[in-house]
Parts: sequence; structure tokens; C-alpha cells
Amino acid sequence: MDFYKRLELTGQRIPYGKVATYGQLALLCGKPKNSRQVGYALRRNLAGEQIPAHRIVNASGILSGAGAFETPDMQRMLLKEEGIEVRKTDSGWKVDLKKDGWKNTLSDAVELRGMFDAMGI
DNA sequence: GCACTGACGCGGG
DNA sequence: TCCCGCGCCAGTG
Repeated sequence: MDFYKRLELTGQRIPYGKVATYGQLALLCGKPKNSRQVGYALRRNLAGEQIPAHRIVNASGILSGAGAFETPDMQRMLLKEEGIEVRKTDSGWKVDLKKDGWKNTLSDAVELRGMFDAMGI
């Protein structure tokens, strides 16, 4: 089981204009408790270059990874370009998970599992 | 093997 | 809602 390979495939399934959480991706990768590794992988670019890292936020909707981009407000700008509302709060820049969060379905999970098995990862 | 770290999550107060 | 403590586990030295 190659967690980072799985993360790469999973990340690419996040729809344009939507955001996903670390825990959500970890769950879809088959490792519910590896949310921290999701952040580690993105920071170190272990999940590929094309993965939409700007669409990944923590469980509160906070843009925790701003520091890993070229400029601190890059992530916020990219989300804005996709039509996602980003608000300034005391704890940082935040998105509305209820409105813009990716509501992945059971079939998404099943489909991913199928891909993992087929690729032996 | 050991201790520490970290783009995190969750329950309790 | 916010803050705190604890749990979690791959990487790193």
C-alpha cells in the first residue's frame, strides 16, 4: 500500500471549485488516521506536481498550508479564481465547507478502491 | 531503537 | 465558537 500514490489519485478527484479536508483525503486513501501525512506529503510535494494542493484545507476550513506556496496569499488567490469565497477570520483565511466543501459519495470511494487495487498500490 | 516534529482530528468544557 | 489536551503515525536525526 503506497499512501502517497493513493493520495495523488485521490487529490486529482477533487472537483474544480470545491475544497477537501486532510482527514477526508486520508479516509479515501484507506488510512483514516493519516491526516498528518497528507499535510506532510503536500508540503514536500510527494503526491505529484499536478495535485490541486490549494483545494486542501483543515477540518475547520482554514487554509493551513499557505506557507508552502510561492507567496503567502497564493492559495487564497487560486481559490478565489475558482469562485470560492475566502473569508478573513481571527484564526486565518477560511472557506465555507458547508457551501464549497467537496461532498464525496460512496461511489467515489468505491471507484478509488478499484483503481488502487488495479494499480497494486 | 528512541525522541521529537508536524499544511491534522476530535471530544470536552 | 473557541481553546485545550490527547491521539495519531511517517519522517528525521
